[in-house]
Amino acid sequence: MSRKAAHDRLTRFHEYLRTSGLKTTRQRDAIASWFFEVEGHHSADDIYRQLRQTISGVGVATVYRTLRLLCDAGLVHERHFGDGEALYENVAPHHDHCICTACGSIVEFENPRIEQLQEEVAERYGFKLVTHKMELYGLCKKCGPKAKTAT
Amino acid sequence: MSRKAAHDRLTRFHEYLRTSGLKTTRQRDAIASWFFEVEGHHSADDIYRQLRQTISGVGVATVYRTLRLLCDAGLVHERHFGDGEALYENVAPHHDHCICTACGSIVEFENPRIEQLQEEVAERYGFKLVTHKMELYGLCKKCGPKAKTAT
DNA sequence: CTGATATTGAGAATCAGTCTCAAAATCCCG
DNA sequence: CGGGATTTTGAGACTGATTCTCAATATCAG
Repeated sequence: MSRKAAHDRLTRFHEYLRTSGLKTTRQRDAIASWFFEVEGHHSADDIYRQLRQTISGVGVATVYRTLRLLCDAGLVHERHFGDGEALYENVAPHHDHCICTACGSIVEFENPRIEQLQEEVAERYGFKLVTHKMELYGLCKKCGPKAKTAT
Repeated sequence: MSRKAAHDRLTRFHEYLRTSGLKTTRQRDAIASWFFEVEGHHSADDIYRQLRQTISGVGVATVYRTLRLLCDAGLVHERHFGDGEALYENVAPHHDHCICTACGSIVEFENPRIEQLQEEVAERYGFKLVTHKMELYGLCKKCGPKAKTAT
């Protein structure tokens, strides 16, 4: 993400905090700023470990609390792939994920035709569709060939 | 599921155990039988609490271990909706889920056209698609109308 | 600047799930 | 039908991720 976009997000975060009667703090800024600068998916622990070096003694609790705020502010998304820890990503135009079960690499994609069909399915069951999650699991370009050696 | 089908599954489970050099036990039978009789999605804890009354003192560990075996035997599927505990369901022809975010009700569906498009997407990124997960979140027929009163 | 209020970090607590291990059950073999 | 080697069991300890608690600290409106 560009510096400009990151800065805009930080401003939006500040606005969110202010309008919610919350305070801007050194820690919240550090976490938000760091997050807005990086790409991809990161766990709370990634952030915790990174920032422990930058700011002296950020607590895990604060990382989780801030991540929650960022989600509430609509700037970050929490994702649960598989059954492990949650991963967070900067909110971007809607997209789904293709996940390599061998190396864990993640490719984002979006497909309007699928979304259209999802709407139709939901309607068929009388559901008012709010959001969806679609994950394709398989072997990526690199891991597919290698997999031949297994079992 | 019909008694007949449940019985067939139990037989298949026994076969799986035997061919894997594992033993048939009172607990495994109870868990498997119970599971084959019910419909829908159940957590390990549901099963644990149910069976603690039936068999004297089943341990959680055994429930999890048996559930794992049932998955390995290809008779049960483990699902992770949202971020909570895992839910298990009897294996049935492939399908995806529509989940009501208000009441938690789950509707199963399947849509070959979407699956086809998923294949295309995976191919586009050089992924060898193995499996996928698609969940539509929204408000079901019952909860949609009620939701007007909120916020 | 100051006080009311929000926030922090450390560590305890929680929750789902796994591991350990001694006691108990299973079942292959004669 | 017995062993007896092998597997399984349950209780409880343990794990990893996340949340809670609370006294000390930081923020910011006035």
